[in-house]
Amino acid sequence: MRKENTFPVSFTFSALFKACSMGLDVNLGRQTHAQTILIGGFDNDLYVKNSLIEMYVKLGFLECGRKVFDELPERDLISWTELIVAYAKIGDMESAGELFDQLPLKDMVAWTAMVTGYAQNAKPREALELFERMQNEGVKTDEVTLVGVISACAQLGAAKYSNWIRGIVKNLGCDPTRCVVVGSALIDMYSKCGNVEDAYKVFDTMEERNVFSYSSMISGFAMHGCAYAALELFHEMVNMGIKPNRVTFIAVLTACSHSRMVEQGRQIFASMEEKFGISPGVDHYACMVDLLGRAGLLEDALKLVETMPIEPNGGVWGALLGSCRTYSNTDIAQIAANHLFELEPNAIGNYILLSNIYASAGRWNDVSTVRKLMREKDLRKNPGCSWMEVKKGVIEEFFAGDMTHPRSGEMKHVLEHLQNGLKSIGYEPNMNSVAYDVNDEEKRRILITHSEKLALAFGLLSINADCPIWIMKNIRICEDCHSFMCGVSQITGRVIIIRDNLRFHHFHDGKCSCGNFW
DNA sequence: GTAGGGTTAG
Repeated sequence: MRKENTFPVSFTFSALFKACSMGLDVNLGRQTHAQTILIGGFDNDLYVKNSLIEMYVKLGFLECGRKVFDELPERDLISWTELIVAYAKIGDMESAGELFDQLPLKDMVAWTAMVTGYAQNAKPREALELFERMQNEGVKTDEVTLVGVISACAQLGAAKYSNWIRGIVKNLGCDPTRCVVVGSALIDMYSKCGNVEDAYKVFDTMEERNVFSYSSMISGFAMHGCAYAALELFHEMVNMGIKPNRVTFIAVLTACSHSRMVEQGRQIFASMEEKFGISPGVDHYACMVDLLGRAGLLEDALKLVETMPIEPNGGVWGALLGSCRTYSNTDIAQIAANHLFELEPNAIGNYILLSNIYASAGRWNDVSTVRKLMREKDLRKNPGCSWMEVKKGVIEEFFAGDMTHPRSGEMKHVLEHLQNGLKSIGYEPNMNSVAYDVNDEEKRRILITHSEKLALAFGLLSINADCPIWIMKNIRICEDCHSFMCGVSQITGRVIIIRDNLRFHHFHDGKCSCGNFW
């Protein structure tokens, strides 16, 4: 294919393109591209074209790279894969998938690029599906593939998948104690699957640990409410000479936040700049606002937002609004909501939060104003949803208020029975957890059909008595469900583990691992 | 001589 030009000419242009991509100079790159057209004879020169595609992709001009690629009569696997990755990186998995499907001969790297792409774009089911297809087609896998698969399992929080992964890692002959990337991914997976003990086992046996492994483990402890362990690990890492990064600080501050450790959090926040030379970013401020707000120091939190040196974003105001919900503070909620509606006009969650805050204060007029605003913007609430992993690959889903499940008759019976039993130990439905202005009977009906209660009923019907009941859900667990779960763990002797959108609750003997603070 | 990797608040 290089008939018309001698190798050195191709080599020169290729080197020029490389220099442009390293120097981030797209103008020079374009000029050089034009020159190759002027000189001519490079139409079928894969060597030149591949480096040209690479340059455009690296400089963020994906469509230009794609055009060069499309015009090539013969394309090679490397550019093909490079484009798949580029589409995945900008979140366009549809284009990535189209390219992948057209690829005539797919190798391990191309498959891995797709699996990883799905995992990185919050499509864990697609990632796992593709990985299974990859295996069925007899494609080899290595530890890079596994890292994507492990990350997908972490997102699903599916413990049965995590057992399956353990087998695959072993079969591959990969030793997580020696591979720091696989080890770190496993730590995250076990933590997110509710098994912080196994996460620590991986961490503990690793021969080499870096900032990723430490940050993952600290964040794992934070998720499970083990704030002291998280802080201890943080100090250990510093003593070992491993420099914490921005992510590490988010993990430590989250740990403090979820355990009401205000002073420790303040000290660590101050040390970021003083000791580690990292200036706190907007996310770190969001953590601090969360820390203060969760502890009920709403005025302090507001003051911090108003005096912070960088522009607060939706996350910062959102953390404040969330705390206003916990402490029913409508005044500060209003301030936070006004900013949020400006910054994130279409984020449904903010409207729901504000509406719920008004509802718990009994301000039904304000509730309907917010609801009207939502209707005008045609924002639809995404329903509360819980799911349960019955066996590997089989997931049962439950939606709030939805009684169309084939076993919902039995489930209803179980829930009524539990409710009666709970009365005798002092449980009363918490009407404040219902954000609608309806009568008490209707409130009771709404409460008893919250998705996690439906899942619990299904679990009690179908899971062996000696096994814990695992439930995952998409939104924060409400006060009523929380005390309901505490009570059920007491009267049935069952262990119930719920992963909400943020963290884990382990219910056992009438108590929750979060100490009723979440 | 070129393609695929882990941690992030609400």
